[in-house]
Amino acid sequence: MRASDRAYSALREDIIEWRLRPGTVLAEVEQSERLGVSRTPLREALSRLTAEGLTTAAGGRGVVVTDISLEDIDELFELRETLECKAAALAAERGDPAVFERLQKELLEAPALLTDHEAGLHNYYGLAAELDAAIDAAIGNAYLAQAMRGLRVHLVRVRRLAADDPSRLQAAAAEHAAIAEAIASGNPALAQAATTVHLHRSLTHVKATHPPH
Amino acid sequence: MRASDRAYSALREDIIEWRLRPGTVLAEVEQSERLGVSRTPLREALSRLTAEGLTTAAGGRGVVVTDISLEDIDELFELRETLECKAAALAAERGDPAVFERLQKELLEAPALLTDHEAGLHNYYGLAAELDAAIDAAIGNAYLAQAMRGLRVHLVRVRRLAADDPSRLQAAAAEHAAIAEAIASGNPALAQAATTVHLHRSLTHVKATHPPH
DNA sequence: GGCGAATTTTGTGTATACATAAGCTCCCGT
DNA sequence: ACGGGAGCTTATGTATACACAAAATTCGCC
Repeated sequence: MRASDRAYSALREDIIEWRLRPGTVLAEVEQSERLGVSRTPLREALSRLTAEGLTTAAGGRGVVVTDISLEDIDELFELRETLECKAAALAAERGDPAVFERLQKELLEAPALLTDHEAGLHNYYGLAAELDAAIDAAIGNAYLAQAMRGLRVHLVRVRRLAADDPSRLQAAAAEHAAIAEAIASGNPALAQAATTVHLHRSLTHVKATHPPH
Repeated sequence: MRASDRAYSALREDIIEWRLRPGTVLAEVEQSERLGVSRTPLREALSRLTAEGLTTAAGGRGVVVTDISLEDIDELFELRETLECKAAALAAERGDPAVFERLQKELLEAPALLTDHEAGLHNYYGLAAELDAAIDAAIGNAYLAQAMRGLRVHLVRVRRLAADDPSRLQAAAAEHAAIAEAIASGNPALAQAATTVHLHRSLTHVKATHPPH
């Protein structure tokens, strides 16, 4: 693997996992020494992060980790609703029903696995990612898919803020199953509505578990 | 201005103006010599272009200028409709009516200026850009605005393909005026509808003037 | 003692030299 | 004659050295 890729992945992980807090300045020499790569690949890594919006160039004095405030979360979900609703509707029109029927069944079984087991949680996240990937593939629109990929980076960052409380996860699994069902049935309006419901519940949950900060 | 900025701007211009055709491989040494900068800033420029989607990394063998086919245009407008409709609706909810009333008036006067004069065309493009900027500012959503900026790069590239035929420009000015009016009147649904109409007409025009390629 | 300017320091911007990997070509073997 | 492998070539990946600009600190002057 290239050195620039390693630096990029490491920094991205550090930012998403909140080990590098918003406002932290990433000096080139400092980070290149920490990650054991030279400045050149590190600069490329920082460029990519800045393009993604995880960092912002702080005129002349390094780049800083981008902040995510509560207003940002509102804006983020506003765009997310716009894109994911459209994506769900398109997937319902163009997707293969069999794929989403299978996902629906698996998602309906997920809550049972979630009750106590730690492994079930990872399993559920995997299923949610599978659903996302299936929608991406079904929409057949590279530009829309790219826009959604760009969004998900920030969303993962927000998710790490919210508590992984089991009752919410069970409800989320049911909502995901509803989305999969709507897509499988080829009903764009329903798929869009189910997505809207899911996103609003998610946003409410995040804001409820993290009010002050 | 930094050398990397100059290289970026030059390459971006060359790609948008179709002087660098899709499929052209941009070798680092070749381009760095052509633009009179070293490889290091040129690499950063290529990174930015690739992040924007104007070029794609061709595994190991330089980067190539991204192709835009007719299917791509359909996908592009699908995303564009999604984003711009939402933006127009939000602008109608949150924007300052006075700003859009002024833009509406100026846009209604544009067709008269467009008839023969060359300067009028540039004037109209300026007004359209002003409307875009006003919407961007009115929505108050940095993520949505960023997504739209990312799209506009590709759209400009498509626009250069289509002929600047006067009758279409006059119609487009009227459609823009309708959008401005809807936003000024604070009617989100109407703003969204006006945007949908405008985009569909634009797409139809582009596909009509450029069927075979 | 405080304020301002100059200097030092630190960090980014750029260039170049070196390493490495991927392609291509040519030659050898089958 | 065709296929495969080895060597060469070329272009990218990486490291480092140098230049320049900005910021902080310190020294001098008021």
